[in-house]
Amino acid sequence: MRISRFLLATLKENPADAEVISHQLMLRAGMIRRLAAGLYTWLPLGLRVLRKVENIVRDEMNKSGAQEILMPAVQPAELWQQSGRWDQYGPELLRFKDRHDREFCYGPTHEEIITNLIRNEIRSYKQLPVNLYQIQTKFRDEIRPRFGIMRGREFLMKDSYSFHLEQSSLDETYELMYETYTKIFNRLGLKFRAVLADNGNIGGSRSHEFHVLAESGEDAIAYSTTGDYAANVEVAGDVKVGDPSPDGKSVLDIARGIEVGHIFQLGDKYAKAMGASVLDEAGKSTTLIMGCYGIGVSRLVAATIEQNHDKNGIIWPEAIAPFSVALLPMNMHKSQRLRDAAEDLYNKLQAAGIDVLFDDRKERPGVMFANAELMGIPHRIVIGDRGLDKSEVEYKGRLDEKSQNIPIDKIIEFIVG
RNA sequence: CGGGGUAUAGCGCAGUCUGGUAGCGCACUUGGUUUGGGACCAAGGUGUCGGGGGUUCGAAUCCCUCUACCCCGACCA
Repeated sequence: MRISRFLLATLKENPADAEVISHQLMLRAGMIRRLAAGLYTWLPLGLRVLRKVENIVRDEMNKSGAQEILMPAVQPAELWQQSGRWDQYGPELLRFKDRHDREFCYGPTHEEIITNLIRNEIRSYKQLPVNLYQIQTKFRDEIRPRFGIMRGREFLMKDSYSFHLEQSSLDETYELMYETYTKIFNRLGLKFRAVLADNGNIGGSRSHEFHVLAESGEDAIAYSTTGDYAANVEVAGDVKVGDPSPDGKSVLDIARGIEVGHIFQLGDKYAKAMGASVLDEAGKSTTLIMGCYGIGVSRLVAATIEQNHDKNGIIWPEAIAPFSVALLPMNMHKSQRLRDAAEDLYNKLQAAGIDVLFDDRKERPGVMFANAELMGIPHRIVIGDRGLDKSEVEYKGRLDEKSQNIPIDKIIEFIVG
């Protein structure tokens, strides 16, 4: 991509209403723009990151054997009345009527819809277990949206739902999802922790939350300093630093976290209320049991920035960087030789399948450096007349202290390798 | 929903107390000089001063009212 044709929307100054660093940097780097409270437009730079996160989530879900579907965002009230949540959910549920005066809501979650699907489609125990997921925009009319995309009202979520005949099968899928989530957050390069969690108003029995560790996190998590125990303080109760750990190992410490994933065992709550059952081996009708598993895809983008930034801007992990390489020519307008060499390298980088952002503007070097760093591009290639005399370009990783000179015909393998 | 605050150019702000018809920085446009860390000079465009109502000869400024947004608390991926 040439910057001259890219909707670059960087800001020098911090917008006044951005409180946390990820919100500030997402605005300054030109990733998002606010439309109304908790509602954001994803600009090209931001959407590139969001899509990469989404694809990692999708890839690992597929590898786990889950199947992708897409359910309607708009849901009829009747299903919510069947589960009992139409009256329980409260004003967080955005409700409205269509032209025929029928009641609907914009889905904040999809237990009712998936249970309705399964009760119509699944007849036999032989079709179980099944795990279906979608990646979709949700809406929750939060009391107080804040921190930009971190707690928006509209957000992108991966939600999956598994159905089983027996608890042992649910346990297996639950463990599989636990492992899948671990793989996903590892691929994203995040420091995170899985903790015992409260079930909230989704209901059910067993649940774990996955928290990205960050000072700005809205949750407090208590964990054993040497053991495996870790729990949301909501669950751990009235604990403080230094208390003995419930697992008997060492003592508790408390850290702050951003909840980016949550896995639940729901039991038969929805299947029972909505009549989802199959015939078992003995030909007897049996109510299904269910698990559900969520990941805040858009929130992950913000959480990643909370964990990866410096005074110059964002530091994207390679896996989700909007561009892998920033190609910065120094005063290209003054040298045809340099222009030719830069264009040639740009084409070769693209041909090698590298996401490259070519700064073809007539800008001063400092502006190019500052923009590339703000946007958090992992690799920087500076190409100038000085280096061309020796057939070299200058390379610097986003986290490197110093740059190094690399022969121009070796730079691609240097970056790929 | 309770408590606190803000609203003036795309962004950041001053001007409001003490009414006189809107300004600064960044960004943007044009020309020139620059060019290895967010350049400089010159010229230029930019506003329903959040909306409505009122007071006044005159309102960004005073009064009433509505709205939006932000921060602190309870909910959540």
